[in-house]
Amino acid sequence: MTTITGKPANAVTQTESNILAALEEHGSRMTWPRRELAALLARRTDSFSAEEVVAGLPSLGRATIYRTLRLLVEVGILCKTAMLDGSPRYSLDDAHHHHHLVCVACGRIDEFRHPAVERMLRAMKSHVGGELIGHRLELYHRCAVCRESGQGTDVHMHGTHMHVH
Amino acid sequence: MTTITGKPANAVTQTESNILAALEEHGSRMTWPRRELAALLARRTDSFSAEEVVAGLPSLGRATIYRTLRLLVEVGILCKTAMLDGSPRYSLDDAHHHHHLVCVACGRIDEFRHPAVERMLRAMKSHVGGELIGHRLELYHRCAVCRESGQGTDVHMHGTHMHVH
DNA sequence: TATTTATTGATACAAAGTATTGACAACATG
DNA sequence: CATGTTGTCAATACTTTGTATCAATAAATA
Repeated sequence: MTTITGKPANAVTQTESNILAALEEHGSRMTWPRRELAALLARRTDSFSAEEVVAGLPSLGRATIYRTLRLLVEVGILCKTAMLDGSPRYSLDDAHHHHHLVCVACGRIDEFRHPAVERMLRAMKSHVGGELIGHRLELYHRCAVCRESGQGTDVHMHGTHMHVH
Repeated sequence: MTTITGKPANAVTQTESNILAALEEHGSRMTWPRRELAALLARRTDSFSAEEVVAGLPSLGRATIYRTLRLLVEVGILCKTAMLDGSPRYSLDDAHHHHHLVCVACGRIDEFRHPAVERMLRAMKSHVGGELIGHRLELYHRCAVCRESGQGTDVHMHGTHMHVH
């Protein structure tokens, strides 16, 4: 978990055994496809699409990969986040309450927590009257790397489900 | 525009001529399909899916409806919001900066503004360093009607792109 | 080891669009 | 008013991101 400070935040990583432990704890069986997927995820630090995983593990069936990704979201190993155009991306989850900072140019996803967000959520909860069930908060920006290399200057905000500052 | 006060917020409505005027202003041609769509939208106060519109206007082509919905999002007449499972819904937009309060049971979408949200966004903007491009904020709840009628008690939060309170 | 039950892979299907294309309609110009 | 240009249309095929079904197989367990 990182806090936004102006410096680039760090992406979340996980070890293969952590991932498998989470599945075990959930009561899932330990199978070869799940080991394969855990090994692949442990090697990643960035965000990815489901189809990238499908392409990266050609010996596994499509359905298995989608099922297992969903399972890993359920047990808190993965986050599923929407890009600007609504297309989903997966990234490793640090299992604490957090929100996402998404680079619109390279797709990098960092997690963050910030008191201002928690204050806002508490305020909204009391205003809605205690019946608030959940929320979704994503901040979109161009990360330091993309800013320097000038990438993503052409990304437009209209015609998306987005609100522009 | 409404503010959350514990009382139900009001859904946004639009007149047919307002919708057509927005298209005109954008430089789009005035065609029969667009008039049809504008007339249908002016009759709605709730949220809807693209396929509902397709079913409601069988004389128009699918592609035309999708194109026109996208166009109406671009010109600020419609909002496209994601439900809990990520499926998109459209609702009329009041053209001011706002966020969405989504009922997970009936799909009702209300717009709101609140100082606590704006304060949070200002704080995050300065923390990210002025390079924040946009954001997405949606609050999910069960609306007063669904609470009374007991609908939506079975909605689960895990396995979605959601964060739970 | 035997049995039970979760899991897999193959395949078909579904939702929510996008891309392409030929026809046509709206507008501008001569 | 005739004509040309270009936006828009409907139909269709295709894409992406999955889910449903189901027979075969592999894990856990008794």
